Amino acid sequence: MTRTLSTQEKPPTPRERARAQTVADIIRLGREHLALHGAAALSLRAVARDLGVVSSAVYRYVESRDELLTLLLIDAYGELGDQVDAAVDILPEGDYRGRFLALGRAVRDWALREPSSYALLFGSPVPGYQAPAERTTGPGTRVIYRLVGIFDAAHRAGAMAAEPPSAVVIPPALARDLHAIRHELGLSVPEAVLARGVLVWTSLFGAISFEVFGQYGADTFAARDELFEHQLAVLLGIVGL
Amino acid sequence: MTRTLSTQEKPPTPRERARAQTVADIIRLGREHLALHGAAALSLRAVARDLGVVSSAVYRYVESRDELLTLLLIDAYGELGDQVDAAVDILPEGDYRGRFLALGRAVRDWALREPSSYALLFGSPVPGYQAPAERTTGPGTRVIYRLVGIFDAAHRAGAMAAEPPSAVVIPPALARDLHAIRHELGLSVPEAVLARGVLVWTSLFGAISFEVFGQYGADTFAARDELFEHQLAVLLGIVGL
DNA sequence: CAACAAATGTGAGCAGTGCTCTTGACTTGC
DNA sequence: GCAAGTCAAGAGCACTGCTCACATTTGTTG
Repeated sequence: MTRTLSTQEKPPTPRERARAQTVADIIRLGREHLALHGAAALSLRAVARDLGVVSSAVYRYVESRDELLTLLLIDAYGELGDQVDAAVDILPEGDYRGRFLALGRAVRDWALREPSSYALLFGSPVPGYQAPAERTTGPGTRVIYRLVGIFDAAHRAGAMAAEPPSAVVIPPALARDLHAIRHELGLSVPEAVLARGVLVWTSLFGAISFEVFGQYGADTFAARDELFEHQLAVLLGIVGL
Repeated sequence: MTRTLSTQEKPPTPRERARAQTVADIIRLGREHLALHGAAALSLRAVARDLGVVSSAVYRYVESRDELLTLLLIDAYGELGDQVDAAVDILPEGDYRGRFLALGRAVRDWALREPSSYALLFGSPVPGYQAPAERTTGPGTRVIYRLVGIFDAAHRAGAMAAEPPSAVVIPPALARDLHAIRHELGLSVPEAVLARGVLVWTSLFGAISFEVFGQYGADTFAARDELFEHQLAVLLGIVGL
């Protein structure tokens, strides 16, 4: 199966080709505006100007400004996922620590390179905009699935401490959630480790968000690379890897 | 010293009183709009309508929309700081674990109660708006100062592991930053513990941000209170408390 | 090739935004 | 009582998202 865009596998007509090209141009220009001015300032009229067309014309291709935001959201999730996959895949499957570090660095590098896109994905929600779950959950779960995949593989290989250091009791309600996740994803890691994995996940993005969103202040931390590396190292220890 | 609004300590004239009241009303209405529609959708015209006045009139009291945002920012920082202080202060000074847990819960409770204010403080920056550092760094550092204060007091009292479990080497550049922080705040905690404290700080807000910003998905975690408590417990272990 | 229909671009228009400026009214202090 | 200071009003500019009637282009089909 190569493509499942439509029921019939007709080759695209010239019209369809031109239309797809225009939509691609709109997304490209939207990304530029997003990078320059941020998500909440994204203007369909400005995109139309750059496209050399009157503002109402873009509505032929994009339903609304929110629709364009959704397209940019999916685009950004895809790019982040690709970056993470590329960074992880160059390391051998058994190098669990290396793969975790590569994942963390890939996310941070991308976030620092595309702060507006990162803000769109992981920052405050854009007012009046609700991402359609049916179109964004798929691309939006690539990084976390990759992360738990690394943890699970490490656990299966016996490279991970079966019980986390200094065990913390997990209340039943939380255990139920974790059990459901384990079951749904077919994981073998015990729930206590999975819980730590969730903390590592949120902590990773917390550290990156602080840096991208300027919470560290202007000059408190000069050695940000080293700080992040240290944080990754400690997080490795948390999950027992 | 009660107030240092002006150089002379004259009692406020009726004009000044009325003016201060109007500014307070604008902030109050601004907070309502912020809570309802988010920061980027904050409209001075809408506030003016609610105030029963024409839009240009509010410019007599507030320089610009960004100025109003700054006022709301300071207001929110103050409210968060008060909540944290109140939650921490009811516990005895020597209950370091309890104080840490109280701080974390207070931040989370406030964030869930005022998600738009939380987003204004810790989410993506509002496009085109740059918070004036000279007015916001003071209120914005209350929580982290309180947090390191708890850690430092615990260390001074010998209630904290002097060396964190499973030591991670700290590179020189990062050590310099940490040393400067220690010196500036007059802390006694060793740099390795301070570094972990920074991770705990970012991880705490990472966990809260994920919850407030909806990164967990709709129904993956039903037991969010328990999840957060678990995260707090693990974070306690990270810093050796 | 010509004709037709679908797809696409145009420009006006509505309601909203931040912000500025002039004008007139009002309050305060002398 | 009057001048000075203060304030609200309203018009106006440039921008936004979005809709709609109309014109033009374009691909397909008779």
